[in-house]
Amino acid sequence: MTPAATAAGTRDLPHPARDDIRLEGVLHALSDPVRLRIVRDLAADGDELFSCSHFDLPVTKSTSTHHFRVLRETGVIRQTYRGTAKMNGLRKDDLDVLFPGLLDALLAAAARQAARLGTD
Amino acid sequence: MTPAATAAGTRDLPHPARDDIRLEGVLHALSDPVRLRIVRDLAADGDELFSCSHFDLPVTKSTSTHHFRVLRETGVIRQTYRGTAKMNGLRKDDLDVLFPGLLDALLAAAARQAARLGTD
DNA sequence: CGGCTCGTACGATAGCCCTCGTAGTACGGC
DNA sequence: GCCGTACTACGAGGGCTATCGTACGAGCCG
Repeated sequence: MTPAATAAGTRDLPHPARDDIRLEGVLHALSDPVRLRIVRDLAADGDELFSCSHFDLPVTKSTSTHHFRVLRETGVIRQTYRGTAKMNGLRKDDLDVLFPGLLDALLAAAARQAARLGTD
Repeated sequence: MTPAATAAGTRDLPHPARDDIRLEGVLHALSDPVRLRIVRDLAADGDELFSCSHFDLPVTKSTSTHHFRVLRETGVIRQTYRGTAKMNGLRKDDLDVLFPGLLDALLAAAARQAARLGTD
């Protein structure tokens, strides 16, 4: 018996409830370039889900895990297991209810800056 | 002669040029509750300028200075001396050019959360 | 079963950041 | 000239965080 992973196949990950999402936390999560990049990539493909390894990040796997966890714990993304892969999706529905228009404005701002700096 | 403060009366403060303002920096600046509160208060009164001591912040004056400096160095506010007081104003014009709609969305999100949590 | 890939956990390191206290500078008024 | 007010500079403490390496657990595939 494994110590922690209770049942088999479906390990659940802790997500904050929608009402527990805080603006400060979201802004802090998005103030890191790596995490902002992840969110932009997620938003670019609509409601698609992507595994962690799908992203080409300039950090090691350990650090990736850390960033994905920060995004999940602040309520920006939702993570679910699918086999050995972990699928990531934006919590756009919840964020739009809490802060209407904010996510779109942030993504637009990020896109604009990327275009301006040629760092796309 | 004082070592640093060149001329008399008008000490200039270093502000980033508009094109040097970074979205990550702005988000980081606004991810602190004290600084978010400052920005909200500044935005509430339109184009008014306020001295640092005008704000009733839950921190000491040293920490206030620190927060105002962070806001200035990230390009969120503009600071100018007026006598012994330092007047603070939002750089709404520059931010609106760089990131149209972002500031309003952020302020709306902050107001919405404050109303929801009763922390106004 | 044996290995392979995906992701995690843990520890360590280094850097940043929020907070404060104290000491000091700049300006205005008496 | 002198004092009070407004803000700053400096240094220190404590905590968080970004990064990595290594070692490990979970599921798939041959």
